[in-house]
Amino acid sequence: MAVTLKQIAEIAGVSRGTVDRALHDRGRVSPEVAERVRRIAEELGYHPNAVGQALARSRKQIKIGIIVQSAETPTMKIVVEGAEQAARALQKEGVEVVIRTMESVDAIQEMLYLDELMEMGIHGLAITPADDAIICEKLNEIADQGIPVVTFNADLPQSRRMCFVGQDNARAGRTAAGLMALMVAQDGKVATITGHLRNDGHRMRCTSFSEELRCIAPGIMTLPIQPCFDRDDCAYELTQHLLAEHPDLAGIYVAANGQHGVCEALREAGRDGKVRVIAYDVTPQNIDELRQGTISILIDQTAREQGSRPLMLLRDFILYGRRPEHSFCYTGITLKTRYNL
Amino acid sequence: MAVTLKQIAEIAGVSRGTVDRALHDRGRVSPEVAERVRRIAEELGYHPNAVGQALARSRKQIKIGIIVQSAETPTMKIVVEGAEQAARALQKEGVEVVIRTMESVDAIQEMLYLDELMEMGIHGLAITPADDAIICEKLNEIADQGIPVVTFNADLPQSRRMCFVGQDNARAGRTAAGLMALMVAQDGKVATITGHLRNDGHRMRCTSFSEELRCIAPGIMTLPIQPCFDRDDCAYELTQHLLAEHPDLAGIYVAANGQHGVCEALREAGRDGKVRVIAYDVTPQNIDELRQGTISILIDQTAREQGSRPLMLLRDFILYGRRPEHSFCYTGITLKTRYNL
DNA sequence: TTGAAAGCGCTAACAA
DNA sequence: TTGTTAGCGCTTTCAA
Repeated sequence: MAVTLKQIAEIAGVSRGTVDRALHDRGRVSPEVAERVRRIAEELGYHPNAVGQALARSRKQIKIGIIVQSAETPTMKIVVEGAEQAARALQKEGVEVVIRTMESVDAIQEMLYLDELMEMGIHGLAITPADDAIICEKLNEIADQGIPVVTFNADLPQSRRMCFVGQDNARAGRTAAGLMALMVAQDGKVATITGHLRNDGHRMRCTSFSEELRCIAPGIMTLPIQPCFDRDDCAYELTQHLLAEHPDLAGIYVAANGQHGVCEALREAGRDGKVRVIAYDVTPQNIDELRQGTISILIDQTAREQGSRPLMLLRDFILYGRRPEHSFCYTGITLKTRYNL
Repeated sequence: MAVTLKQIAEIAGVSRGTVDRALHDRGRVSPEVAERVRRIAEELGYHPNAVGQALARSRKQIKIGIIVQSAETPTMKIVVEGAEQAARALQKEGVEVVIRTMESVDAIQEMLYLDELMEMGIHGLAITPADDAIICEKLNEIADQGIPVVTFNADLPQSRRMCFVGQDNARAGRTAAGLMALMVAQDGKVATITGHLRNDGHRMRCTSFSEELRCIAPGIMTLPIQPCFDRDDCAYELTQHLLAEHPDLAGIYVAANGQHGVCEALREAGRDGKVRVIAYDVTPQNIDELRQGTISILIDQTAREQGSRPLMLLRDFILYGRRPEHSFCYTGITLKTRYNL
């Protein structure tokens, strides 16, 4: 049996309450007693029993708020699902989760939601922040009130958030480069289509991809990066032009959305399955493309985890006082073919 | 706040003990009362609070035994690590885990350990079973005493084990085929090196690989499957011969151990990085090969999970009465390149 | 067949 | 500064 508070209390000749206060620095304990208790706990190898802690703390009803942007996109839908799933699990632990979703990326709307949640008296906040100074300001204000803030999917690194949960885009880009190098000939041509040139995540994925590819396969010719603004119609046209100009195109790296336009153009040209396509995220439509063989490999950002993890981190902090080890909590980079979905 | 036993008891006008007995079919409750209680619980959407359950049950000290074969191999070492990690976590919940490892695959030794563990009074058993009738017999005997048995890494499907935790080798083989088809030209030559021809897992990985490859890339020429008995020296020679006979060899699928012999031969012939190599499991040495670029892609069977998951499943069953949904619990098929380790 | 009560390990309000 | 106590939700023993 593991060591308990009670045992320590008996050995130290004090009450359990005192031990609890001493070990958790809750004050109201004389330094000498605190020191003695801590020493005994150390010697006995005491670890608080998480189940007991959880049960005791379940008394106070805690509330966590979560705000999700662009919730209608396929990927963010999965993020929301992950959040809902976590919310159900947390409910059984007595933690209430309030979800607010918005269709667009709108700092004003987001501010309104932030105010609403704060008024509801949340004990923690998870958010996909708009890249805007007023949001950053607001998050700092919230953090300063002692309410932990976790950003996810998108980050605001200069804010006083507790941590960020999301993908390491640079690493994802390099991973894509490694795969592309494995799949196309050493003198092949590879095109890159991205979403927005000034989106931080998209840019990171593209530059890392290009740099790494140049480094490991200098013979491969990389065509200029082209943005499709996350639109399939635009990506479709871009791909048509690419195929016309470069009939020997060997691979396409789609760093953001637009992959379906790319696939459509490839099919029309009868080049699907020939041109290697690397795209992002396991969404229902992407799964179809994978099954058809038009997309070769998907890099997944484990969207579900991006929805659930922030809530769990907040719960751990609020309920158990556990602070995340790093301020960046990168979710895995998972590779999917049609065979290991 | 979620519905509690107490609330149901109040509404039903009975005690908490009675509600508990009624809802969990522990007997000693009149049918009418039981029925009424169940109805109320149903209406209120009652879900037992897992934290409360765990705390209450933590009173009885439970013990789980785990037996690991071939524990010295790189992969099984990771499995053992996973088990040890889980054991530490379980210890904090008051669950004791007894680990027994053996170097070889030895049914007699395994029997001895089984007897030892049974005498220690274990409440659950996890085991990598030797493929032997007496082990099967013994496991059935244990299962019939009401002690749940989980096989992992290797299975004994005809036994009355509760479930198996491990990789879906057929799927892994198909995944490898899909990747190989993406990496080598449509008229390339691919070789398969396996461990033992009569090892169930190895065979499954190979046949699925060949079948799938023939199906999706009929132009690819597959050379006959050759066993290396999991030995690097043997695999080294096989590879040398392969390279001599087929200077244009495009890919090698290594379905079991021996990959380092393969890599060595490739390096000597200056074909490393040219010939695509798919191998199994994220072990330290494999990571090196991946980094060097000699192995192209690793298929991981998430060995760590194979060590921890069985213990968690047993804990869930013993402590919470949760039975696994399926009798096969496949761990993921994870793809690793040097970039997403 | 049922109820009462103790107890799992911990927290926190209150009293001293 | 310290101790006492109630209670989180559930299981289980003992009496009735």
